[in-house]
Amino acid sequence: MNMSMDEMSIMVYRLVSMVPEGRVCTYSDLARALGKPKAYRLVGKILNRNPNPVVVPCHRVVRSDGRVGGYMHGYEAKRRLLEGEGIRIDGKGMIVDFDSVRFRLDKINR
DNA sequence: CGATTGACCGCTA
DNA sequence: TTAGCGGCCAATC
Repeated sequence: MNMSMDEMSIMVYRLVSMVPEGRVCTYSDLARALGKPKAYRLVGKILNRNPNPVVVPCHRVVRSDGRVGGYMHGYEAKRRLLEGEGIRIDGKGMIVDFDSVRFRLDKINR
């Protein structure tokens, strides 16, 4: 299935806004949820255009290796936001207890 | 048209 | 255990 950025964007924003406070999901998870498991780089590109920061918590999207990853307003901002939600991050940018704070999108339908 | 580009991923050495 | 590299997708140059 061919999808435009606009279509993908809608879905990505929808999915991201379902991630609860204090939890995270990965770029790869989002790509999978789109039905395009290998489009994880596009997901980053979409989030970079930052939709509506208030409604869409882009900072809760992290890398699949457990590191924090990039952010439009810089790594520091992202780290503070996550820590403010109770997520702990070590000196190497690794999320502590990554597996337990990870929110599984595949548990959602629609 | 072909080449390059992103808030990345996973496999090799 | 960490570093490097090729690859994937749609847009943009």
